[in-house]
Amino acid sequence: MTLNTLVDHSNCEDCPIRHRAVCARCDADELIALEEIKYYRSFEAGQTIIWSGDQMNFVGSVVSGIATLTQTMEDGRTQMVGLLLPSDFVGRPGRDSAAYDVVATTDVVMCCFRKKPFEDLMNSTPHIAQRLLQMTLDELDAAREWMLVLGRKTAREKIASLLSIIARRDASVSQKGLSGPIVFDLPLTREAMADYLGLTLETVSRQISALKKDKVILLEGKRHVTVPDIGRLMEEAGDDADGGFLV
Amino acid sequence: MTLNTLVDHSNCEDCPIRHRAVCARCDADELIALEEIKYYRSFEAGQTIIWSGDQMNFVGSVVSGIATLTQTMEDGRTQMVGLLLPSDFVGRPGRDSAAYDVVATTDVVMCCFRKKPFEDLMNSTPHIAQRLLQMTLDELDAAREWMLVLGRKTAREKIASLLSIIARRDASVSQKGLSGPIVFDLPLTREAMADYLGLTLETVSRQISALKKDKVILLEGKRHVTVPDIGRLMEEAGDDADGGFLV
DNA sequence: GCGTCCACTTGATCTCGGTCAAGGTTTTCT
DNA sequence: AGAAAACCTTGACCGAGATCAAGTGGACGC
Repeated sequence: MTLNTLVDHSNCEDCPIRHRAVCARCDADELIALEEIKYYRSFEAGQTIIWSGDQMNFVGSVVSGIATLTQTMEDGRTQMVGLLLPSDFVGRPGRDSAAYDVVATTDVVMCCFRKKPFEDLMNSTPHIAQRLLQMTLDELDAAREWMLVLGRKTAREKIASLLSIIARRDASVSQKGLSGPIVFDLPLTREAMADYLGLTLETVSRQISALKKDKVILLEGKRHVTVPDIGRLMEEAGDDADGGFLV
Repeated sequence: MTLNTLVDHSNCEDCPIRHRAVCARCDADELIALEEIKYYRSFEAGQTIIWSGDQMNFVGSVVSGIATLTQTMEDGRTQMVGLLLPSDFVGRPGRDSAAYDVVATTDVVMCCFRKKPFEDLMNSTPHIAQRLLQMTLDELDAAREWMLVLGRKTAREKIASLLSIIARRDASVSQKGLSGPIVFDLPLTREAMADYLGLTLETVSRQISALKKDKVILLEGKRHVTVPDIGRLMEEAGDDADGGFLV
């Protein structure tokens, strides 16, 4: 999903995570050029990194922590439209103002590039534009997959979809594969999950309890999840057990 | 929204509509290069242009007619994830198989480019990749705006959102501006609207009737719509009357 | 002209998820 | 340690929208 796991780093061992998102092939010159214009920023959990509508004078990628993209209506209804995990890219070359709030869910460190030099670099380095195009297309696919979740799935399917995405993302990061049980900690509160899924936090809580009762997931405490059978979870999500391996 | 109206053609008078989507600045060489690898395809209303999962050996843009991108679950639930109007781009450089069904809603003519030559051209012509990046970012914004519609808006607000998008798109095409009444024909059946909005066709019908009763829209027949006051319609959509002028 | 089909409308009823409310548990602060 | 604040769970009730069903109206073929 928005989790940008499709980026292929197979021939990318030397590439520091902070550049993965924008380095196409670990080309030394590009890395050096990026290195020269980068700087770091830290944010505390709960802090808003960028307000919707604000001037945005940098782009960058998440080094550590989790941030969310959210849209808010005047009456306070909010919808999360993206989840940013380490290596995900934030920002929009060619546009000045932010379209959504970016909020740090945990403590976050970002590796930033001032927008103007980054755009110059992009213009002189075709790899980078092509890289960003691929990443953006991936995010577009993820957003559209999420439209199906929001528009047509039941509450239970929505929760199962979210858990399945986090579980698979987690399994791929920890290199454990999808055959055994997957264990992870939920990076989101019930309320944040609700905002992502277009539900209320009560419904999220009830459906998590139901999945637990039905042994689709195991819960220790409130956040520590074990998925004994990812196939079962994906069935619950209404996904074809094969289709989702793209993500 | 997915309607790719943000493309700036202000300095683009000579640019045939079939190339608008991919020509960055009407650069003559690019146009000629594109001209050499293009071909046309026609589709009848109702025909599926591309099946999800199929090999996709071309990219292209819509010349005339309307097509939709839809995702379908095994049990038949469907969600439209994009609406393709003339000049919109279809396809995914760098990926082989289609992620969704593309269906012709009306008769459609597409201007296609075989994928390989197009990718070669893109690699040798930085403008094109940058152009596509901008377009894709616009579509991503549109998809995310639609996530708010799907996740958080009521049925009435959803209908108003869709009508408001079509009305504004239409007003911008016909150059009439947003001050007077806007008149247009709905390009979608009630069922297609339902698929776009995550509703049933009965609910769509009821809410259209309600908006008509409340004089937010006028209806002649089933498809011919007059919007006397676009501001009023946007209020009904839950949009800030200013925010949406981006689209 | 008449039946058929398709897109649409409207009504009656049901249900999933929202809302309101109360209580529990964990973390944080003093 | 004790108080306060987050965060989470569970219950009772309600309502928006889904579902099921019947009917309308226009387009088209025969």
